[in-house]
Amino acid sequence: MPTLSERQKTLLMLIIRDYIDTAQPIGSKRLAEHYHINLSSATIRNEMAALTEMGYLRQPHTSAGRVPTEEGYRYFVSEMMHSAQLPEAVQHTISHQFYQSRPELDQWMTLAASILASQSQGVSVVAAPHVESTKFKHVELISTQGRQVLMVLVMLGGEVSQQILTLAEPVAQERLSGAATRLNGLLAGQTTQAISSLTVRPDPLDQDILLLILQDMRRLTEKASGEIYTDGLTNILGEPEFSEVDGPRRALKIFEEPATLQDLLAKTTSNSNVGALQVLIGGEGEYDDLRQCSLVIARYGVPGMATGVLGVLGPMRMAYSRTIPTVRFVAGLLSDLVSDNISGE
Amino acid sequence: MPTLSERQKTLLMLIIRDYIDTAQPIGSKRLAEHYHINLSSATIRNEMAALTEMGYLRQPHTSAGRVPTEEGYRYFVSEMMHSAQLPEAVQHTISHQFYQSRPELDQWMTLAASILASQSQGVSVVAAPHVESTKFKHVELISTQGRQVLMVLVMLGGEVSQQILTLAEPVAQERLSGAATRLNGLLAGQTTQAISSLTVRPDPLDQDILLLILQDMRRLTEKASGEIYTDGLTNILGEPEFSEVDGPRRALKIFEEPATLQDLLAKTTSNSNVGALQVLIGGEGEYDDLRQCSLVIARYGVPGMATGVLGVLGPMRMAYSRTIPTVRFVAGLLSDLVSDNISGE
DNA sequence: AACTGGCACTCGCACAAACGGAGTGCTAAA
DNA sequence: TTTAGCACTCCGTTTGTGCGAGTGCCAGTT
Repeated sequence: MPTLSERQKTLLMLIIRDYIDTAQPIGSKRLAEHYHINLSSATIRNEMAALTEMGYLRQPHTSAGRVPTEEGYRYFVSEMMHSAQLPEAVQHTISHQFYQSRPELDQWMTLAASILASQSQGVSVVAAPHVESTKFKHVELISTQGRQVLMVLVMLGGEVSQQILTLAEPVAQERLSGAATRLNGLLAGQTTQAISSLTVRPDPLDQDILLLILQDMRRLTEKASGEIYTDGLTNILGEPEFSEVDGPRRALKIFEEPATLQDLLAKTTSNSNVGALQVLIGGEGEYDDLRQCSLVIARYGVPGMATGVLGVLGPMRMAYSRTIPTVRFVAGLLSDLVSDNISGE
Repeated sequence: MPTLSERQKTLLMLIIRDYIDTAQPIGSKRLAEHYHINLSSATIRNEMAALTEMGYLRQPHTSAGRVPTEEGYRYFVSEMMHSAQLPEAVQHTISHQFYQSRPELDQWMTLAASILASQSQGVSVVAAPHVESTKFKHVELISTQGRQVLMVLVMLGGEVSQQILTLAEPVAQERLSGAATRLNGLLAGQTTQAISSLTVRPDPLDQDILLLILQDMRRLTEKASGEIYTDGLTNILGEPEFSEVDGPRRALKIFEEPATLQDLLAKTTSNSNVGALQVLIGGEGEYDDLRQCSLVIARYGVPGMATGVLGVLGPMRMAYSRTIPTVRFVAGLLSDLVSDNISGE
């Protein structure tokens, strides 16, 4: 791609900013009048023609104003990426909300989703941190009825997994407690790998439970990502580009298929570092249902330990200058929270 | 309201059924031709005029066909309420899915929401059963880091509540375990009321924990309803009456405000019995955002023990003949599941 | 008395034609 | 290199027209 002159760059940025605001094709005259550039509309027209030639702009019809192409948005985003900053006041408000909430994961996730959605006016997605390596801390077995047993498994990081087991035959609570106590002693602090090579003797029940524990621990680490929290679904319904019926349906249906969504989140950020921020514009050719959308997405957490993904989906014409710093800031905040929680032990 | 002749009734039912199918105003001619009633269009016109006079039908414009009014829908629903039946095959499929799923509450809720949405082509809402009276079964205290302690509380019905406590000072795991053991012995099978009058001696910690347990148990029973599961949000976007931008937004935004939704569910079914089924048409004047919608809703569970609410939201022109029996059937199914789960002890 | 056929009338909707405006590209002059 | 001017394009809106579906009513039939 050819390089832009300073003037072209200014113009391009201006056009895109204006288009993001107004959702209307931008014409040369309007540009010359509205912003006090010392250029006539004719000159601007020439530059616009050049920018169109280079693929950054596009004309919906022969005689309409210009509209950014995906390429244009990419340029815009890469230019403003570093400069965009969230106002201090907003940062404080957000931090405050987090430190005031109850210190529980689902509270944080819900809050993060809510903040992202309201700040960006888009649809937010927050995937709970996915544990990459986990260590056993504690197991509890509680007989509920007949052959059913409630198993509560606590990991060192503080994750809790509960599951109802159905045993082959009823087992008394005392025997369950015994097994739990023995296993707790034996497994404390062990990784999945270490546990998988163990064999337990005294009671055959112990070995059964051990396998179930392993299975649960594997389930925790194998899932592509944690539970998904979402907010602001109705935000995009108001956007003018989604005034036709089908646009929003296609975009929103992604949120109804958790599998697809997790796949998307996993794929797009699997090779990116925590702290880095990705902007997917127009589905990047890969996701047809997102062709009209953009996705600002970041990985958060502690690499190698527990990381999650969060982001905002909106129309391609989204308020990047607001969304990008917000996503970055919230990701940082969640990283700190996750890190605090893990480092506790 | 005046009573309808047999012929008027037949006609009204036919018109509404047809309108539900086609979403088009129904004219006398079309009616006379399509269905083989032995009546001329003129006669039908007279009857239609009468039905319009009585408030069951409405003309969008002077010279368009007739469209049902809310009153019309109410009549329609009350007439077909008892007769509507879900095909046996569908019943079996649904039961099968439930008994094949993992026996856990959130699985059931998700499944119920999914089934309701797909069967009715509307938006489903399932509120997890709200425990009306609960008995203590087991508590577990696990120190996580510093002053933070994970408390896992298990109720007799099998509900589990976990919470992170922050104590005034760090407490060793042994002391926590001691407290847990003592409390388990003391509180087993007790109701909230019974527990609230107890005092515990040996370790002051015990009393602190006791209060936290109480608080948690109260929280469980005081919430208006359980967590809310939803599915099929995108279903109503396709409906022709929501082709304008604002309709679906207003309806869907209800789902973004859990508080409002819980309120709605609680209010509308608080005085209704389990097994009974309510149909709210056009928001019943109360809910402005639902003016274009209908809500088929039922309470399920075991009265006095644990009940929840589930329902389907759709356009006023919804497929009642499909939705009503489905809601009724799924409510019955969930009632059985809840009942099995509770009666276990 | 109830039903039907016929008729005049009313609108909404779809389609076409006309218009205005915003914007463009190009050229020639500063 | 920039600018002013001009001819042209094409969209969106408005206006006009005809069609069709539907209605209400009345007079005639069963």
